[in-house]
Amino acid sequence: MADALDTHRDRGDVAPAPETESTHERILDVAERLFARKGFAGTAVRDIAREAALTAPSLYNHFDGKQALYEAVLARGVQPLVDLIDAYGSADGSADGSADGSAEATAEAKAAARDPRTGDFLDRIVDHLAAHPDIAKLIQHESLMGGASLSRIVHGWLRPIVSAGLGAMEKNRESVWNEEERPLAVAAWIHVIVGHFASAPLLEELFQVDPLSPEQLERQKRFLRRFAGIMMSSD
Amino acid sequence: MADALDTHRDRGDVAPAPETESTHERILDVAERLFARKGFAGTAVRDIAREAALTAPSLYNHFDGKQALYEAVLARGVQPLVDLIDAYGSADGSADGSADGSAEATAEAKAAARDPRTGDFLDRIVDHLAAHPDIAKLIQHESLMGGASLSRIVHGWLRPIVSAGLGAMEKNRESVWNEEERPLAVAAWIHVIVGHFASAPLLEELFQVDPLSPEQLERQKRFLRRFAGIMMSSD
Amino acid sequence: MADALDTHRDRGDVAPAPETESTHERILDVAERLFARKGFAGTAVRDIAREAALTAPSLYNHFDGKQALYEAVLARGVQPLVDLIDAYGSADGSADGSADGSAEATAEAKAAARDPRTGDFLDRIVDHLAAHPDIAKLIQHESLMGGASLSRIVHGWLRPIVSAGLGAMEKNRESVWNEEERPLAVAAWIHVIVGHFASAPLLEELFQVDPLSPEQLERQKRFLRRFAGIMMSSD
Amino acid sequence: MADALDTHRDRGDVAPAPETESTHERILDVAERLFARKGFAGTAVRDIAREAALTAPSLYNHFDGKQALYEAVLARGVQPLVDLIDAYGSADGSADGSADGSAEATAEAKAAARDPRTGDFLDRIVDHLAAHPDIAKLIQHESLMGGASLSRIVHGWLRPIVSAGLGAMEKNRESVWNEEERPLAVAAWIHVIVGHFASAPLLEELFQVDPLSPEQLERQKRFLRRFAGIMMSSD
DNA sequence: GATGAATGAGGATTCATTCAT
DNA sequence: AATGAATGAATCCTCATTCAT
Repeated sequence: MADALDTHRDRGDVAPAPETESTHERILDVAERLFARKGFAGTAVRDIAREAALTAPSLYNHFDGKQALYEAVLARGVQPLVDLIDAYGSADGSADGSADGSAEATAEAKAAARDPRTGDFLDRIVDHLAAHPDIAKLIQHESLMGGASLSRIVHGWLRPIVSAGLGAMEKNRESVWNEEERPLAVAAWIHVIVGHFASAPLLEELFQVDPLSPEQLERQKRFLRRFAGIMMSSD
Repeated sequence: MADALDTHRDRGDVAPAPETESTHERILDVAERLFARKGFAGTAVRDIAREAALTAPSLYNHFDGKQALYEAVLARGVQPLVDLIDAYGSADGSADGSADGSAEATAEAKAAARDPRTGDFLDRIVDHLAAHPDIAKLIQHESLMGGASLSRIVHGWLRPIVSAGLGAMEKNRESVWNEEERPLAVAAWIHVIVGHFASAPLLEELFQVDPLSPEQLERQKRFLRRFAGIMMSSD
Repeated sequence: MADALDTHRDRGDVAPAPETESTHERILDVAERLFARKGFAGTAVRDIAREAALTAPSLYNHFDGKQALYEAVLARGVQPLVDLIDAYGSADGSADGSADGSAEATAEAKAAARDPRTGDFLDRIVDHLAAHPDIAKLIQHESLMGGASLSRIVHGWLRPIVSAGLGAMEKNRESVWNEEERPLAVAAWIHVIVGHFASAPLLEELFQVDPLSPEQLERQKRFLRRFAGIMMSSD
Repeated sequence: MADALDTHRDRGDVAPAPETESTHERILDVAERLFARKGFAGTAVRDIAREAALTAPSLYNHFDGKQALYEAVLARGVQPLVDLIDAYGSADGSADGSADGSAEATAEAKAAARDPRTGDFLDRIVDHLAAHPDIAKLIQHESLMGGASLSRIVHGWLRPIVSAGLGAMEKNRESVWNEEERPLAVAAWIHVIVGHFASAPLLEELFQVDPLSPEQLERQKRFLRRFAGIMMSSD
């Protein structure tokens, strides 16, 4: 996934400094927004360029094409999530691509489940998605279509989280969920977390409230904490 | 929504009879699959035509264009869900478009919540989505982008269900969810139901199991019944 | 090579009937002319389309792209030459792709060399190139760049002729050319035949006479007959 | 032609000294190779720049554009040939652009024909083309397309040679070629000399031998000497 | 109902070139 | 002398749609 990041060169990354934002970063911002809204096929390179205040050919000085730009957007959005995983799972290889069966929790995952930091961990993920709601949409787009990028997302980010979640459930002998239900419970959990951001237009239409407004985000965070409790608690 | 339905003619709808399937229906089937996979913009009319064994111009003998075809696909997929609502909510106007506030449950909804048929009701919705997993994807696409079709889906189908769900929660004074959490709980519920089908590629990559296989669908139905219980029960 | 021919469908081929010329054929004619003049890279699809009296997209209803069109042009131009070979080499396999060494003449080639029809044979080749001077240019373009098409030209058309030529020389024990010179003599012969048509602009500039005018073509045919005599005769 | 030469600066020309090769010369070398292979239109300035280890804009510090670079390449390649002419035809104006009819040999040309140095003269031309096989290809490209550069090549270099050749034939009353054949014989001669280098890819495909290898070049030189003898000798 | 041919609009991308640094 | 960024023009090609047959 790291390779997908540096489509052209390193990004400063440390101090975004919005007003001095580099063209490179500006393109990524615009592309993230448009790809999230209209999907890959529905987004015209020229539109990205226009909103980034340059012409389409100029964009090719920064990215090697539409696909490369898309992947750079995805990488930039997902990388922090991967980093979160790495930060918590330091010194263990739980994030590797080894095909651990769905119901099998690795030792590291079990450890993570017992880890009191798990709460913070989830909070940060939600915070990141809240701060970058468009990447939830990007993930949804990928989830709908399947593809190489989805594979990277799953292996780099979701699988470790899932392992942790499954581990936490398995350790808890009085969990509400039996063995066959646990993966579905984890999946449900993912749907709820991602769905709030990805399906924002639907929720807005449904409840006539902007789900991404600060108040609603606060509510959702409170809700998710309780929801997590219910999902993982014993009966 | 009715107008979106009869793009050209009545649908047989009752007995698909695959071998005698009309060209009209065949086009809808192919279009549903492709629109679900690649979205509206990512699907070429010519591809739909080819997979339906005709040429693109011929397709225009059956539908008035790409947009009309898309809406016909959406209508055909969503209509049975609307019908389900109508069947349960007969003789009352709970399915109309009146903007009842999100936290306000109509009297009818309360009644529906108490209705022991509610369990069957949910089962049938899940059954329909299971039988037509592509329409879950279509709904997700709409949810991501917003738009007129989404509006119709929300008002014609989701809102009545949501009203019923909210009503059920409200009636239950010991519900786990307080007033501000209830809409979010309902939303979570939607995410879980739709997500299982819409994000099938992600789940398959994650758990290495086809979420749409008969066994997995059965599991999911069992899971959803328990999940519904938890979500709506008292603490 | 045959596969390169039917880029889309069979060509009537028998009666060109210039005034009733099909669009397909008209495109090929224009493309042949432009590709010959400016090469593949220097020719714009839009220019071909314009001169064929349609728009560029329409051209794609007849050919699968610029490359396919180019190959169709080449195939149409070279095929008659291959057919000539086949007609003379009927019932023998001298035209196959077997890698006979440069100095080795097959039995068939020797026979062909003795064949009094060889003179006619050459005449017809010259006649064809005279009638379609552009394909000589196309062959030159290919000769300059190398590539898959060149390979087909060489194996389908040139090699059999070369084998025949080498055979004729080898049979003639008093040939002016010794064994090491023979391939070069054959090559020279090719250069002279093709060059007259391919380098027409140069010759015109040089001699202030149009090499493709009827009189000049007649002269060239007389010259080539004498040239062939000299090249293949004994000292 | 002189104007085309000094596109920017003098050329060292005498001792290429590959390791100390100037950027200017390095660009010319790369451009010569690429233009020869893919023609003017098929060669991208950026590709030339890349292979010369700089960026496209930097190239503009050395040449005034693609066209100017092309002409500089052509000039550098053809100039030595012109110089050869000048050296042999010193003090006469046979190289001027006056349109002497094709069959008319100037007095100077006659003189040149009798000149015993003519053999050396041809040898040097072949040597130059052998040393710079790419310029034969460039000449071929020009011959195919016609154009201003071709005109310069013809008038500056070919015409004098041709005049000499025609003169030699005319003087020789027993020449194999009658008056109408002589220009064609000269043309044939040009095709043979240039063709060996320009059509190298074709010859390689045909004979499975690299025509530019030292041994093959030696053979070709021996062959050309005999060929010249035959072409210009009496019967 | 079906289709081949045609097309305007638009899509991604390449290219030669300029310019500030 | 070199380059990163920018761009207008042009490239090949796709797409949804129309229409005569």
